[in-house]
Amino acid sequence: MNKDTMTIGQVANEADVHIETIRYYQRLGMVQVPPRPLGGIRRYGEKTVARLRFIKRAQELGFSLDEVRNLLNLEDGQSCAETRLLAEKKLQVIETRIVDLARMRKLLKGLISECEAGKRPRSCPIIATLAA
Amino acid sequence: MNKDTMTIGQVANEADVHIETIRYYQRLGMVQVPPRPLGGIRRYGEKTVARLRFIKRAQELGFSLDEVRNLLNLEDGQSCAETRLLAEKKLQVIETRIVDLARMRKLLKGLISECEAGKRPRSCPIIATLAA
DNA sequence: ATAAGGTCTGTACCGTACTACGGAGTCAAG
DNA sequence: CTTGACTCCGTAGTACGGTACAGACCTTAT
Repeated sequence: MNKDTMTIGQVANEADVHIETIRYYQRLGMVQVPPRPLGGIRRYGEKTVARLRFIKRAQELGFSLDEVRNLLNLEDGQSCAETRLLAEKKLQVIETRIVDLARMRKLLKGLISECEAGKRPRSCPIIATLAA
Repeated sequence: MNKDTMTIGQVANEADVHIETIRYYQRLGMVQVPPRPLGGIRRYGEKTVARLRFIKRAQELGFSLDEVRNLLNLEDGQSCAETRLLAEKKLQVIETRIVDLARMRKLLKGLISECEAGKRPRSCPIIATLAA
């Protein structure tokens, strides 16, 4: 019972990605290319859809395609410890990024409120600060 | 009294950017190209250094080069209101990004702690979640 | 049987922000 | 006056994550 019945277009629809993106991932070796039945059309199963969703979710978590490729390798093997390490490292990166963004936010907020406070300011405080 | 005495290399050093980056900004029209004294070498002043630092700071605040180019135009003109609008829009983007990252962080943290809790888990919860 | 629409393959292109390199010219020190 | 370092200029390449397209082939419905 081979359940591989979907065309690449149907897979794309199910996983909500462009066909070209699937082919791109295939080129990268992240999605396997099923054999082509002699002069026919390749068929795909739910596994491919699942894999694409996996990739998308991981990307949303902030993993680059390269990192996702690592995760997929780990999935195919089963090294939970390694996976956790990857996740922990990514968590660090995300936390740093949040701190940086918070700093930016503070700066921008300060500049904006200064701008609002100033009565007909000679020079824009935002520009002035950047230029300083 | 022309104070333009620095070579491009010295400017690059002062502003802590690569020479090639300066040339790149010049190609983009973000940094002006001083006239070349007949068969000589272009000289730059502090203004160029300041402009490069401006660009760097704005980038650190999350502005793209394109947006920075806008900011520079505003600086050259003096529309404080427009500048503030740009800053406010950027603030919005940054806040959204922070919320997204916080969501990611929560997810990752949950997955990692699940992983730590599980005693010899059959399947890695991180992988399982992504695959689900 | 034929027309419409999907698939296959390969290659080219997009935007962003640089980085590298080759060959010629220029400048400063010894 | 030669050597070495720096500059100029143009073009090409990098990484990332795709997107677009051409021309041939295949499938399905009518």
